[in-house]
Amino acid sequence: MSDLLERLRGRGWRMTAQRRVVAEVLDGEHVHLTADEVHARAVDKLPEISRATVYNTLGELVTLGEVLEVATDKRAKRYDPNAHQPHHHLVCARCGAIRDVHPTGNPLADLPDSERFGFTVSDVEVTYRGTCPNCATA
Amino acid sequence: MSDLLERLRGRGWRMTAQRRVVAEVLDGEHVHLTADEVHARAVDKLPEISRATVYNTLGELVTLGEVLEVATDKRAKRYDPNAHQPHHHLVCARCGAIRDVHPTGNPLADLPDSERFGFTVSDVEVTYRGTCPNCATA
DNA sequence: TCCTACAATGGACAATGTCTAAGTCAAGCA
DNA sequence: TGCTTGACTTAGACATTGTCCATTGTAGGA
Repeated sequence: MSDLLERLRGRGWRMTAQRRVVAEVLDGEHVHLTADEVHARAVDKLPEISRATVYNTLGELVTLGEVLEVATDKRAKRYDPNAHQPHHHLVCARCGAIRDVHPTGNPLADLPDSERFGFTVSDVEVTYRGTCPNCATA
Repeated sequence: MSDLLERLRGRGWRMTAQRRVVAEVLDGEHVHLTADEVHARAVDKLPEISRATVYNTLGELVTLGEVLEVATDKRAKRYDPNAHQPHHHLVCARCGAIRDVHPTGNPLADLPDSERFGFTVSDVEVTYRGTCPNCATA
């Protein structure tokens, strides 16, 4: 499962236990974790890892484009390891659960020039909101 | 300009100086302010207004559907007074500027049932990211 | 005008994220 | 293998954003 680690090494990353652990946590389960959750899981594997390191490492992974930052309206940013396949998100307004989804269509094409105000538009992010099955029955 | 105030009164809002000021701030400039910016502007008009009151009032306005919360990836939530006309956002990745935009198409229709995972989907939020003209030249 | 429930206050607290100075160690090299 | 060095990590202070609560104030009806 060291695709990610290989790529990072290839980019000149110095490989440390801490970085390996953070990468493993993200790579392990394809969930959308908050920085704090990543830290908690990292501590399980490497008790002395510090919060700052987790934040630093996540920031670097985002910069390198290996991981996406997702801003739902919850307090904390979440990190999405699935950065290489374009996709969007479906968020439960009740419990905050997130799923990756793949809508048809191309929203970028739906923004006419007249609505671009001179911006160079490079990216779209679509967030569907609703209620997940669990919360619907509760 | 007191459309908003009228509507609120109609809903049984108790009209206080503080609430009026917050409503005025939002109604005044159609920008996307952070809670803190709202507070700063409110203090200009009513120096003794407290932070908690601004947060409470914003929260109520959101609940009433008079104002939208916008979560870009910036640190703080922003508040969008333009809640009655559906629209989406174009955000400058550099400086954080936000513009309202009106794409064609209906992204809700672009999410097939097979991608809904049993969720009841009620809302879509599309965020375009790019570089604004100002930041492009800088 | 007086009452009362609702609203505002301010300050403590919580959650998330950032910074810094000092110590540590991965990796290249002899 | 054993240095050397600069990148990495650490702990904890600090910053920012948001929430809570007990107390005080007040809008609006009787």
